[in-house]
Amino acid sequence: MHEKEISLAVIQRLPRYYRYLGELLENDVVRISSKELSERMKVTASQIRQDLNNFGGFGQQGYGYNVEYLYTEIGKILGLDKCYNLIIIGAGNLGQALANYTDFERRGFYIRGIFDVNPRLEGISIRGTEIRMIDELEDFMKNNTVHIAALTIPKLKAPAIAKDLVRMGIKAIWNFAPTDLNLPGDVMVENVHLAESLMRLSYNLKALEENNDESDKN
Amino acid sequence: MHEKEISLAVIQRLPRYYRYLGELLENDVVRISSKELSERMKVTASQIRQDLNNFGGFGQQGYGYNVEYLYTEIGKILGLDKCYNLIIIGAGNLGQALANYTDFERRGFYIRGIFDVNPRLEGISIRGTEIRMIDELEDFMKNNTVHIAALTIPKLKAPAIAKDLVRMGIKAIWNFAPTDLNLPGDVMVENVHLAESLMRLSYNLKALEENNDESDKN
DNA sequence: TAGATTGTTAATCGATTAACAATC
DNA sequence: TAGATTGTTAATCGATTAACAATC
Repeated sequence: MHEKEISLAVIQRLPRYYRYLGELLENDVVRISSKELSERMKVTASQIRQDLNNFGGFGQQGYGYNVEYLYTEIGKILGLDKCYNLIIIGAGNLGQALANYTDFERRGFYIRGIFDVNPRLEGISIRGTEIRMIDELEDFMKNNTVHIAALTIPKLKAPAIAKDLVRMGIKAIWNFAPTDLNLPGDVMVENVHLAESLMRLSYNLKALEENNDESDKN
Repeated sequence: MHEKEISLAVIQRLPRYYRYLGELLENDVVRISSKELSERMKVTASQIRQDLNNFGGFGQQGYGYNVEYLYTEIGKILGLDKCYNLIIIGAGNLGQALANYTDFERRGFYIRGIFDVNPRLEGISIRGTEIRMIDELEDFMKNNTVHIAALTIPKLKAPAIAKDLVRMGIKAIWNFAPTDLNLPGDVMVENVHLAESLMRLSYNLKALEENNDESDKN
């Protein structure tokens, strides 16, 4: 019984609304209109109202939106009213950086385990969580509820580990490996492809330079 | 003298084409049709042909695309035929992880400097690049060509540093700070907002669970 | 030549923007 | 009540898909 399907574009934007509302809240702003928010966020007021109305009417005519209420509601939509147990597969630089990042906990994402194949890393503690060997993963998954697995491992190892994780029951993978994971439809994958992000930047930089060259000619 | 403007959606997809073609090349695949590529990438053949034809006709009727040629051409479009000098602002966990990541160099992105405010980090070397104090940044920028600055600093510090960097002439910022940078139009910003990425994952995980609950009822 | 597959135009679909009646 | 601003419908715009003539 699907209600009207929410488009990917809307979901992509939700966290940004959440961030802006969080900042308004920190600055003790009580209410905001779609028009004012649109000016801050550089999007159209129409888009804001359309996006929000996918999930319900959070505003009030003549008043606008109550910042705290809207912040809380978007938080609920994003699932941030719950807590999530995370494991990190791959205790290299990036895996360790994620493990050290305290901001995730503030949002309810708790790192419960870090795994690697490198025996030299065994037992090293990162913010109270010690690195385990990957062969302990299956036991760990049996004895703990794990909601999300972050994959910070080389691309060639990622597909096989992802498959294992799915077999062990994981339903959400935060994939930092520069490869696509072809997993069953009931497993959510969120990719963070840093190399691709950097390529987009170099594309834009190149486009910028070419524009400059052209206007130089004029 | 703008040619037809390339849409953002197309640019977003280009690095993924590049990645798939790179893998085909590694596997010694010589040619590929849009149809076969579309099956691997799970997009339509039509979209692939439309996307590529924004930049020119790289294929041949009856044959398809030569993998090596197309790979090279997309590389050029993305600006990967050039080398870029990068600096990292913020030598925390994430900054150090980026500095340690060797894959960027393979693509022509060279890390030339790492800066931080923390005097304890001064002089520590990461893969041959030693951490400098941020007050040396201006001199460094005068004496070196820097194409890209990666910002791995707290969100409250990011806007001011970004403004400084722009003043010093930077034209491309790879922003990992969880905030928007409002910079002049001739400065390219590519955002990597990890917290937002994680929220999208929790949204999807929640949506998945709700779907399951509903089908349980039936 | 016949078959295959592109490049490209036309049709469809979906997302964004505009407009405005409802209503606080 | 009058003014402001939402929620929502309608209009527009752009992106995706389909179709096919061109051509290797």
